Amino acid sequence: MKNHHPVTPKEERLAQILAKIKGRDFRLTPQRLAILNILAASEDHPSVDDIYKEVRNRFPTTSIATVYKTIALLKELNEVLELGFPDGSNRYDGHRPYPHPHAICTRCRKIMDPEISSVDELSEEMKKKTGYSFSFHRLDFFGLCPECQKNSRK
Amino acid sequence: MKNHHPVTPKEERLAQILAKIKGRDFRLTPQRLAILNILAASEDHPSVDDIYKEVRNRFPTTSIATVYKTIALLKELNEVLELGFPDGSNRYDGHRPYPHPHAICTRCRKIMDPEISSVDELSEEMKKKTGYSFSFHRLDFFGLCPECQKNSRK
DNA sequence: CATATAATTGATAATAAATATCAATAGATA
DNA sequence: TATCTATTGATATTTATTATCAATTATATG
Ligand SMILES: [Mn+2]
Ligand SMILES: [Mn+2]
Ligand SMILES: [Zn+2]
Ligand SMILES: [Zn+2]
Repeated sequence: MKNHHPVTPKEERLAQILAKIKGRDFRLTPQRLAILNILAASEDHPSVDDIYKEVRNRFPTTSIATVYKTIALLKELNEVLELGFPDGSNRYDGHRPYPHPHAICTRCRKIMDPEISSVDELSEEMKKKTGYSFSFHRLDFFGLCPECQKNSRK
Repeated sequence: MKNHHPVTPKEERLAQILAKIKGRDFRLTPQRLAILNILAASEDHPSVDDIYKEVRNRFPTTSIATVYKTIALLKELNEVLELGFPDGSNRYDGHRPYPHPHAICTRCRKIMDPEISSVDELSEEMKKKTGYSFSFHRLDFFGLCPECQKNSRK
C-alpha cells in the first residue's frame, strides 16, 4: 500500500497540515505538496527564495508566485509562522507555527528555536503594566551564533 | 540670552542628540532641527509619514527624503530606535533609543513603552540555551489596547 | 473512462516603502 | 562677504510582495 500512518516527526507535521487543507476546497498539486513537505520538514527557517530553489529541484517549472501563494494559504490556516523583517528577508517556520522566541545571528543569519520557560512571566508582566490583551508576540534576540563567535576571534 | 540649559525632559533629550551631532561635520538646518525636536519629544512612536506631516506644519517645503535622511543619521548615531515592520509601517522611538519591549495594538496601532523587569531573565535564559552572544533584541507583544477592548465589547 | 467545474499555476504587471542620484541651496568658518 | 561643502528637494531606482489573468489540471460525478 502507498499510504501509511506518519511515523517520523516531519511526516507527522505534514499530516497535520494536510488535515487542515482537506477541510476546504483546496487541491493537492505536486508543486504545493512539495512546498508543504519542505516547510513541514524544515528546522532552519527558510526564506521564500530558499523554498523556491529547493522546490525547483523537483519541479523545475514552478513559479515563485506559487511559493508565495502556498505560504499565504498556510498563513491563513495558521500552519506556518512568518518571521517578517523590514528589509524583506522574511523567513518561515513550518515546524512550529505558533509564536516563540528566536535567536538570530546577525552575521550568518542562522535562526534558532530554543525552549524557553520565562516567556509567560514576561507576557504576564506586560499585561499587568499595559492593560493590553495580547494574542501573539514576536521575541527576537540578535547577536552572534557560537560558530560566528569563533570565526570573529580570528 | 537665547540659549539656556535644558529643564524639561524633552529639552534634555534634544540636548543629548544635539551633543552627538556637534561631534562631526553635521549642520543644523531648520528642517533637521524640527525633525529632531519631533523625535525627541515624541512618546507615541510616530511613523515617517507622521513626522513628515508634522514638520511640514512649520516648514511646508520639506521633502520626505529629508525625513528619511535625518532618521538614517539618527540611526547611525544610535539616537533613535527603529521599529521596522514587514508591511512597511515603520515606527520610531526618539525618546528611548535603546531596545525595550513594546505593547502594540493591532486595531488602532497604539504602541506603549511599559517598564519591564523580567527582560534580563529571558535574555539570560536565551543565552544559556543557545550560546549566542546577544547585542540587541526586539520584543513585541500584539493585542488590543484597553480602549479598543472597550470598543470591541460594543 | 469521459466530461464538467473551478481551483491552481505560471508569467507578468502593478505596488509601495526605502534608497540613490544630483543640481540647487544654504550652514559654517574665517 | 566669500568660500567650501553638507544638505535639501525633486525625482528615479530598487526590490519584495501582491494582483491579474489566460492556460492548465485536480477533483467529482455519471
Ligand atoms: Mn522558529
Ligand atoms: Mn518605545
Ligand atoms: Zn552565525
Ligand atoms: Zn487600540
